[in-house]
Amino acid sequence: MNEVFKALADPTRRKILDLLKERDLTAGEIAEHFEMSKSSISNHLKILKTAGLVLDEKKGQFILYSLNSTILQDVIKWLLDKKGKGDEFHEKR
Amino acid sequence: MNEVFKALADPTRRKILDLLKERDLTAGEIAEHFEMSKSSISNHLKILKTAGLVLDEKKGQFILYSLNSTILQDVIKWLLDKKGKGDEFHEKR
DNA sequence: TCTATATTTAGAAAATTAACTAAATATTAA
DNA sequence: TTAATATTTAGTTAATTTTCTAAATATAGA
Repeated sequence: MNEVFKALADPTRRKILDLLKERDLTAGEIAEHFEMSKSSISNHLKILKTAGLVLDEKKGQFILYSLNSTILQDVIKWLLDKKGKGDEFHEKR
Repeated sequence: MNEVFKALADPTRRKILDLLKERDLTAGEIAEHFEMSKSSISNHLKILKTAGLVLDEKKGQFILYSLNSTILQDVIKWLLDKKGKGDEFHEKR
């Protein structure tokens, strides 16, 4: 869980999650959204991947990244637990 | 929002939130739970306070800290937004 | 095979963060 | 007012993180 919170602590990485929310993207497409070297973005992607927040899939010469909402849900659970009685939100299905 | 995620990225600070979930505590009581100098804990409390995650109230010679669940809810909202269509969870009241 | 493209890895520099000790501030009680 | 307790602030050091450039790896197409 520590790796997940560390991963979420950087604004570039949170923006990457924002982008992946809309649709799956290759590493290069993600890098196009930032004024930063591709290797820096690659490093951020590695951190997100290690934390389990994104998944990668090789597509020919590209690598396609996607969100892993399972882990996001774990973070939500942690936060809901802190919030107190834990009954202000509940799962729909 | 960046300050909030940064604040959550440290395990000591997350444990402080855990403690405050149970009941309000003075700075000294919080420090007793850690093998770390009081000034280090004081610094962590300042970071949590700046992020809005905790509130402090002067009680005589003590300072009582409490959780601010409003901010936790903001984080939950951010995460729910990332999760996708945003309909897997909803607010109860 | 050769070349171009996509991405990651390695290594180093710069910036940020977390910890400590010592000193400062504020409150209570003698 | 003096002494004791609670907490924070200041200044420093060590560790971690972010970024860069250059080099390495892998794939696709001529």
